[in-house]
Amino acid sequence: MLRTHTCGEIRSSEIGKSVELCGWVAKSRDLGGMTFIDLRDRFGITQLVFNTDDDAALCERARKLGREFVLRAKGEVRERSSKNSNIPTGDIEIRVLEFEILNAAKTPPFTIEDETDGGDDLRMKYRYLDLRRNVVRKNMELRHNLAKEIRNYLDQAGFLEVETPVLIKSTPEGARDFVVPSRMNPGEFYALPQSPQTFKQILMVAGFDRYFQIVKCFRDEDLRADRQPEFTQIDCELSFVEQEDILQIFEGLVRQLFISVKNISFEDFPRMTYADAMEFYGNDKPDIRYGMKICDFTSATRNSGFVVFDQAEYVAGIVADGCSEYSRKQIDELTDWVKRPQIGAGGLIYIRMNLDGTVKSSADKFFTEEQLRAFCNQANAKQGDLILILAGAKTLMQKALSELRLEMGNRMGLRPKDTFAPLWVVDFPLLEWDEENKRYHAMHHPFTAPKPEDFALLQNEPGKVRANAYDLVINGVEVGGGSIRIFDKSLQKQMFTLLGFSDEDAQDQFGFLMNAFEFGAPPHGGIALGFDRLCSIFGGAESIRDFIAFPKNNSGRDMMIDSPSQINPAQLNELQISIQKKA
RNA sequence: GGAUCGGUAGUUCAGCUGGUUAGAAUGCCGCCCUGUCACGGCGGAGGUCGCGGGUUCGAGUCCCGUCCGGUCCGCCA
Repeated sequence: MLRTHTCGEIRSSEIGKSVELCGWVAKSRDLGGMTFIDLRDRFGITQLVFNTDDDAALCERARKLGREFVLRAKGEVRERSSKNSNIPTGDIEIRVLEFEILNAAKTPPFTIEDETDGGDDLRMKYRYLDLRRNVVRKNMELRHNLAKEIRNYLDQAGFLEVETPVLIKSTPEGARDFVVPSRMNPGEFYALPQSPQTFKQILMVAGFDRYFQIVKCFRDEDLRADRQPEFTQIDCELSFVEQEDILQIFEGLVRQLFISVKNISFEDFPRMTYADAMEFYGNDKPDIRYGMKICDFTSATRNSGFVVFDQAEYVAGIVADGCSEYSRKQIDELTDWVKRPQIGAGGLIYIRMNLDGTVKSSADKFFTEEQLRAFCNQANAKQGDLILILAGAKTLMQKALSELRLEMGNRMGLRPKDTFAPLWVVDFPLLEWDEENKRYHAMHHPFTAPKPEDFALLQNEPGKVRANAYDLVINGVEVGGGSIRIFDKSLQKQMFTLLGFSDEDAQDQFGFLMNAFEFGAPPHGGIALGFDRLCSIFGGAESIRDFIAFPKNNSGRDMMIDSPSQINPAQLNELQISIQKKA
């Protein structure tokens, strides 16, 4: 060992001892006659001190050390004459007797500090320097701790961790696949898994009973702050269970994580049907840290003579508590906000419940004061509140109100990052109508079982069939989702037909699964939790990038290694692949 | 595929309605400084204003195109 201690562990009990430390020069303070150096490693910072009175030559060498030089220093632990209560090692310092530079370093392009001056792209290009920063390193430690707790919990609950293959088979359903050419099978391709879905179901047929895996999944779709092309799921599947069992077990897991990692305990997680979530939050992943539910004014505003309302399929609003004092400028700004193409509302109508008891609305002309008060009553608005109303096509306005609700929540400080509100959303529809392709899509995936009580609707009203599918939502983030699966070959076949698969296509793509179902498939179901998102929620961040050691940027590029990149012609040739020039 | 914001010193940014030598902070280099921990003081170096074209007597600033980055919509079973 090149060291006797790490830079984070020496306390005043070690005073007088001789120690050896290794680390990076975080900072040096040269006072002329003496020089202080903050030596940093993953575990902390220890102050090294050099004094011309002790050893002028050594001190002279020390003052020439640059930031991020790698040092090995030998010295004596001393009590500081002026202590620093901000760091755990602040009571002591090392009087250095000798040191060696293990490696010199160029000046880093940004400061290695909690509040760095580096922009995102620089931080990504020099990720190894970024990872030296406390904040990022702590995120990785959080990730480690969560993974450890998850393995522990699931192990205790009888789950077996099994690895499934990464080189699998492309399927057209769902997201685009990343594809890998096969040299030994020219013209043929593997696909990287979007999830180990079919394998985990087959593990149930194999009798493994309870499976889990913390596993990379891949989707070739456009990125977001909370979406990466490769991401990690906590993938789970259980046999001989019903929906309720799965909700209980994974509620238990999340509850355990909150207790052990954040010391927060929860009562039973609330549950909400998909239909209610859409009706009251305009969204299938509501943030229930605050109320501000959507209030439907459609029937109440019919035949008012106000064209905007009368012609709208849907008129609804939210109540912003205590916002009646919003200025004209603020309202105008909100109006512009909802009219942006990303939100797509035509405009914004308001009703103020003024503190002096009067009511004022931008639709005063069309409604009596009595009517306006009736709206306020319906929405449970009180004096001092502001009602914001949108009108238009129902699905579009639900989405717009959902966005407006989140925006108001942010502006009103109702979404503090150290408050957590988990929620189960249940009873998702089995299918979703795809207007573009004029066919149904599986809302969750094609292996999801319909609710038995809705079987009768499958033939004639498939759009109304509900599934035994559920999402776990925390603070408005979809953290995970799962379902009870189909385990009967004929029902699975019927499902593929409903989704527009020919028998041949279904057999070609999923024959192995349906074949497996003929050999004694147990009833089963499962769930997958997005591990990166879970980490970001626990870490109180919106973006998952700082919880991934080496993330990709918005365009799917790794800025550090500069991938993806071209491959050389010999490689292409070996794969029998030619690149078409863009027209 | 679309919307939108940004690209000026190593870095983070300022630079107004176009106008003479493009600024600040921090970092870097040098000198001074014996208890600092955001050390302090003095001095210095450092920029083809992303790239290409255009308008103009004159462009960091206006216009068009393009590249790069951020956020969002579509997409993400």
